[in-house]
Amino acid sequence: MAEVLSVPRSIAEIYGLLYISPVPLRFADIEQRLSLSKGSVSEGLRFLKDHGMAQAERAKGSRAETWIVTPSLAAALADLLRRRLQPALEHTTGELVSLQSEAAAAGLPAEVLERLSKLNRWNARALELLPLLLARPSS
Amino acid sequence: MAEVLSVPRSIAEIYGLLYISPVPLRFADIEQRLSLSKGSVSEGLRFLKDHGMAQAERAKGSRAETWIVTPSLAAALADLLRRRLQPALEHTTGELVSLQSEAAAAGLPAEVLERLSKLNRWNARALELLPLLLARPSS
DNA sequence: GGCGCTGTTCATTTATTTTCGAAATCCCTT
DNA sequence: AAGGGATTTCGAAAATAAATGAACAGCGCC
Repeated sequence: MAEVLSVPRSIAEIYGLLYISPVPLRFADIEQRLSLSKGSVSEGLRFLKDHGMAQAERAKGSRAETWIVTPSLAAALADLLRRRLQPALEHTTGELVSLQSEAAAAGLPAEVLERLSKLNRWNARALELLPLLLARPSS
Repeated sequence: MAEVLSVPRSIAEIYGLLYISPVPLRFADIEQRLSLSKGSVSEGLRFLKDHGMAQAERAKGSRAETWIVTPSLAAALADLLRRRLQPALEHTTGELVSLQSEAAAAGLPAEVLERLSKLNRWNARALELLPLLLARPSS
């Protein structure tokens, strides 16, 4: 799954380790068991937290945090996908509109214009569909 | 879209050029208009052909081929996704089964075993769903 | 307030991926 | 079947992405 979504290996490993572990893990545990640098662990955990795939608890009596994975993997993956797709689609919408008028002004062949407007419809449709597609929660 | 699916830029450019073009393009046209090397064009076209995103016609009277995009982008993207996801899922299935028995034999905590079997169910379900999800054709 | 333990940032190093280009191959035409 | 363009192959170079590690910052406790 990580591979399909192009998530770096180290982040996938951290997720896997947390997933497998029966108890919450501390920062140092992760660093040690995966032989990763502090930097990688820190960035990896930040990524997982930002995408709702892991969460930290602060143990009382110590500054150290402990980490567990978030219950719903499905929700987390949906979030990841949405964050990647949505900005791209939104950006494209603007580009396409201006491209279309430029193309029309430049007197490009009708076929080109038609294809641009087809692309535009696709884009609008995808943008509408995305929330519906990814909103459906599941365990 | 290319970005989300991690398709190299040059391949995306070739696809875009073919998509926009009102007429079929020759190998040399693509090379020239995108300032790509022969090698890149060759590999890019092979990729697009292999994934059903472009097709070549051989003009009579000359060895030169001309290229156009395949009508259905949706089908092509579905194919691309399926090819990436399916092998991964299938590979994982085997891994998970043996991991499960090893874990049981090693007397790992029940929680670990439970998570492994949960993963296994997910995996099987995804493998079932994939064809359905991607089979629905659309223009 | 200062000390020590935790975690973060970021410039550098390392690894991976992508592109190039020249040589080899293919196959149509003559 | 020889000639010659059209395409493919593949090792090397360039570009990009990821991991490291050392310097820095935050916080709780003495």
